[in-house]
Amino acid sequence: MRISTKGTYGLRAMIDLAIFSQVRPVSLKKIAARQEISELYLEQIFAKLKKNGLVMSKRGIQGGYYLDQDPQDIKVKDILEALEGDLSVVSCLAENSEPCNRSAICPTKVLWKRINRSVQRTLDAYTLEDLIVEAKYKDSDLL
Amino acid sequence: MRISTKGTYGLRAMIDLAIFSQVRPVSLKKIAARQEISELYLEQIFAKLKKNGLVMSKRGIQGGYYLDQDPQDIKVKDILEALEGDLSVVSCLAENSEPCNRSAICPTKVLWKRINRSVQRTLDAYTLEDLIVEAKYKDSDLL
DNA sequence: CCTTATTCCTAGTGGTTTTGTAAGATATCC
DNA sequence: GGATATCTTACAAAACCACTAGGAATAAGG
Repeated sequence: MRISTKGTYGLRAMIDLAIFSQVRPVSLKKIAARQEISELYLEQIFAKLKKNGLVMSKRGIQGGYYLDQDPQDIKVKDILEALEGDLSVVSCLAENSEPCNRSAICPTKVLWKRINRSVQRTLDAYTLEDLIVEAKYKDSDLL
Repeated sequence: MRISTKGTYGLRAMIDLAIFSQVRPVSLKKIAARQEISELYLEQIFAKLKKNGLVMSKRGIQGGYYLDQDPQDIKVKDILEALEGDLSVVSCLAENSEPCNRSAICPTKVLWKRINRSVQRTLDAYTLEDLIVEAKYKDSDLL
């Protein structure tokens, strides 16, 4: 029932990126240092983020990653789904799953659906902008 | 972000047990057949359920498992926590985890806490009795 | 007592996922 | 052309998942 480090690292990295990439692209080396995450691992995470259209990149010297959208237009849900895949708590309710043969009589389905809905609602309600506000509030260096 | 089959099987098995163990203990063989779950795997699941005081057992011939409490007194949350361990979506908010060193400045903690709360609320709201009602409603054999 | 049906207990196991490393190719700026 | 980036693919150790295996202990019925 855990979100993996791909999701948690990726979310923190996106907040970092949103804060620091306003002037120029930010290199993974910088994010890795600030967030204490393996740079090589971040490469894989950002490959997924890019494939899902959540970040843009510029190669070469002075290159790095940056956001193309306003943070308030990026939902936390989009980031986590890009990194974790489907977020259903049970696989039989995932997007691309053939329904199990007990679906019609399954007494637990209603419960799993309700948990899914409440998670989705929370995830939908939060945007990257909300987390930036939280970050600036918590990090005394930025006050 | 998935609940494993230990949790999903175990919950279904508990519903089965609640319905069928009112007269005499129910053997795992019976539950395994009705629920289409490996009997040997169910043994491990019921070992955990018993260790957490959710079921009682009787050995030997005519033995099996049974409930000691009313289904309305057994929360789904208790069953799932017995089988899955801590249900926090991130490990740093789990019961027995030393807090991570970034806790004080972590901008994502507030989000994870909110997801945890909404999951817990749903899990707290459902009792085994609720799922029995659902099972009887869905299974035409019992109507 | 003996057989049989059951729980109980400990290990093992093959497959998948997680959490990274490693090495090199490609692009960009100066 | 050199330095600094992203990009791509492959590999690997460790953990986790979903079981299976083998046997010990217990209880009921004959």
